[in-house]
Amino acid sequence: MNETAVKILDVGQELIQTRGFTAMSFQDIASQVGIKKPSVIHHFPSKANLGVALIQRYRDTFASQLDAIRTNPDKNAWDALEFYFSPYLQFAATPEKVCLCGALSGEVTALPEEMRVEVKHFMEDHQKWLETILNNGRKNDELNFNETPARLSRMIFNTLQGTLLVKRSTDDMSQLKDVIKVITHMLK
Amino acid sequence: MNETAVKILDVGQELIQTRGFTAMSFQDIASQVGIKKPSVIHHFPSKANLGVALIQRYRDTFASQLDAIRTNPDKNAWDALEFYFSPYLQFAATPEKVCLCGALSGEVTALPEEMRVEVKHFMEDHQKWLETILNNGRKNDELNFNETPARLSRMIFNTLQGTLLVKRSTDDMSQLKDVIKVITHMLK
DNA sequence: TTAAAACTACCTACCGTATGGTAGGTTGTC
DNA sequence: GACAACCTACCATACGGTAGGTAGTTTTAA
Repeated sequence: MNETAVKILDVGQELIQTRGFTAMSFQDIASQVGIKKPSVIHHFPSKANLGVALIQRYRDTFASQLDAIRTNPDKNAWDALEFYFSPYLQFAATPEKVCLCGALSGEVTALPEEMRVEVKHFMEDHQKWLETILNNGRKNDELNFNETPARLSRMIFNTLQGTLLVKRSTDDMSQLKDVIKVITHMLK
Repeated sequence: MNETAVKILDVGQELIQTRGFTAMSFQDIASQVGIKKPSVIHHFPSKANLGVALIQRYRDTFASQLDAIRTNPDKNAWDALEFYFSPYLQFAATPEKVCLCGALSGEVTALPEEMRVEVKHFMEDHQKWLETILNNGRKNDELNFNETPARLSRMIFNTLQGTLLVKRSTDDMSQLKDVIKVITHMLK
């Protein structure tokens, strides 16, 4: 992958996370990268193509990081959770930015089919990963909770995504920290 | 308010909740109402104007219903919560539909300023209303929880909004029921 | 070794379509 | 005669995407 292509993905991702896929245009990307619109299309021949490339890169990044933690025998459930929460905490510093797939989920009906399946996979990956953490954590007596891991993991994931969504229009950045605190309490 | 104007609001709301504000056009509304585009604009002279009217109507509907419950001495905290959760449960029957203000929050940066303040007020209203329920419920020994009502109410609201967001791309409608069950457990 | 061929990254110019919105007219009703 | 609701026709702008060309680099083969 070429340097310009990477820059296009970076700018495109930032634009989707702040403004949304529909509201983002090839022209916007071109301006910020410093090239002309057709040059962007030269690298990614359609908006759907660009969108899919973006989500796949996002998924891959997460997947490799999460797997590294999960397979590391020195890390326990709390390490894994702390790692998992850290990107969400970072969003507290950028009021208008949300998770890429949260942003896309909000406009999923306006998305090309190829992108929808990618978004869906991202969601499922995350919920499964969290479920595994909860399951193992309880087996090892590190975590303590009553609900089934399946339900609880879905709820935690939804809560984090929802908090990103809501903090955007309330300008209340403390919610992220608070919510993670409450979740942490629920697992003790 | 004229019959056609109401129809325009109805169709517009449905379109925002399923496709989003940016992706919705005057033309879409006109087609579904059965009139021509300029006639829609005759009733609502700009998209921002239509958007504001929509949110205000949505807020008013909720506010009056919620206040009716809150001020009714025959209703306790669990009645209020059940009532509060009911619209969310209805969303389980419409896979692509989310709360109007959740939808708008997802594209808040692409929204005209007048609409942003309305969305913000909606969020604040809901969080405050929930907070009051939690507060009174605990005072009357109906509800039982450890967190502060402010924090917990924000978390519950975010969780519900997040679940709407996520169910959209996962096609897993059972999440809404599950999440509400977990929340209910947290308050016992 | 070197020149033709192929490829890459980028450009200008353009096209069809859709958008929000305007101008101005028609019809029917208080 | 004023007004409301609706219409046709239009406008400027922005969009995703295409056509076709240029300059520079890389590959290939005599």
